[in-house]
Amino acid sequence: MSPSKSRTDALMAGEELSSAAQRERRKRIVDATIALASKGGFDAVQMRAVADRADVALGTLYRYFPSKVHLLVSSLAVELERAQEKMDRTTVPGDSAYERVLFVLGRITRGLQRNPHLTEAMTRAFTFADASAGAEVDRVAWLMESMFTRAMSAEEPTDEQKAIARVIGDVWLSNLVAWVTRRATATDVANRLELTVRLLLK
Amino acid sequence: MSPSKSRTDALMAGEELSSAAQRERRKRIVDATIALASKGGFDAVQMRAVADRADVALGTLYRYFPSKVHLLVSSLAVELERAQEKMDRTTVPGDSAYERVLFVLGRITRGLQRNPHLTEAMTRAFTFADASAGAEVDRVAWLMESMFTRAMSAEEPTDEQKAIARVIGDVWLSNLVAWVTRRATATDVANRLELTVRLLLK
DNA sequence: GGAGTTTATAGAACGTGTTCTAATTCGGGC
DNA sequence: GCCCGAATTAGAACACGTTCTATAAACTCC
Repeated sequence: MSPSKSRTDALMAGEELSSAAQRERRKRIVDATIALASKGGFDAVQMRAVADRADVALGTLYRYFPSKVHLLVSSLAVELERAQEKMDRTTVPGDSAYERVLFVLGRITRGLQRNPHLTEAMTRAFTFADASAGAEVDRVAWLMESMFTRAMSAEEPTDEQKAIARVIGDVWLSNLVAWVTRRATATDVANRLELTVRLLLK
Repeated sequence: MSPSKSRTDALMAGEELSSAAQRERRKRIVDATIALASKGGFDAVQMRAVADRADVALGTLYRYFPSKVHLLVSSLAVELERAQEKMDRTTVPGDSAYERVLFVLGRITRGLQRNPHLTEAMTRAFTFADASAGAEVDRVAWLMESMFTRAMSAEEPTDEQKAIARVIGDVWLSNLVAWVTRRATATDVANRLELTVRLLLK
């Protein structure tokens, strides 16, 4: 292996990018990924196309993200962070955990459904990820979980709340995938999520 | 497209295979798939390797299963059917839905965990499936759902029971994937399933 | 500001899923 | 038995993810 392995890992994590130029490159890559995914979904995110659009060489793309799955899951994390920030700037209505979670869920779901191709690309990458992308997948899973625990209560979540959040996350993702693959309509998804949250929180 | 399209679809569905030779071929293909998957997981299920081992030409393989994902999801359906049959031949212990579902869940989960590579191959194919494999995916989803509704009660399941079964299925799959990608241990999986079923059925 | 190291580039090369082609074999109706 | 369309075969060909190579540019430390 190359002696710069640990350095590369830092690049992948998106933290401590040595130079501004590198942060810049990384951003261009993620932007290109999101643009291509928005236009044509998973299949349209072709590594050569991403590299072209981000104006980096193919080899450079691979230095920043060791595979297509890493790239897409990292981009998903970026998107979820954005959504979370936006959510943080609003006050979530509802006076029970049930109502608040449902509000958050509905909002994010509708947000994703506004961009079906992007959603398709990201969810497929996420669920297809193998062990090598474990860190990135864990990060996204954590973002999802904390999104729901925050909606449940302002306090530090209990273990039970975390478990509930995880279950909701699982169901959410699975329904998103069903919608993306046209096995469920948006209405189906909304109904099933409502039912699930009711079973768990009411 | 070829004029034999509808005939091919019938082949894919695995029903009404015109000749015994064709049923035989199809079985060889599925067997080869399962053998290769058991040995080396998703990556080891290479279409040329499957064709070789099943003693059919590559083109024939594609005539029976239009993609690697179709092939693996169909094989998963075959495996689940076997598991279901086996389950039908035992009486499920437990005098509450909670206990019986947990029993079934534990048993299938342990069964799958005994063959990690096969499980990896099938779950990854299942979650990666795109719209074109919708029928196969629905079939597997239905098998999973009915596996759990049967454990819940001997009667025709209510809508609520079906919904619960679906949630359990979602959580089950997601945990299986986490286990397969080494983001969760077998114990984690067992605990989370227990907790989920408790939240839903107790 | 130069030597040495790391990073980036262009592009070839490789592996595997998928498609295509041409030739052969099979199965059912005459 | 013979003909015809469908099924099968062997293998080439193609697409895209990934890896590799050679060269150039950028950074680091003196």
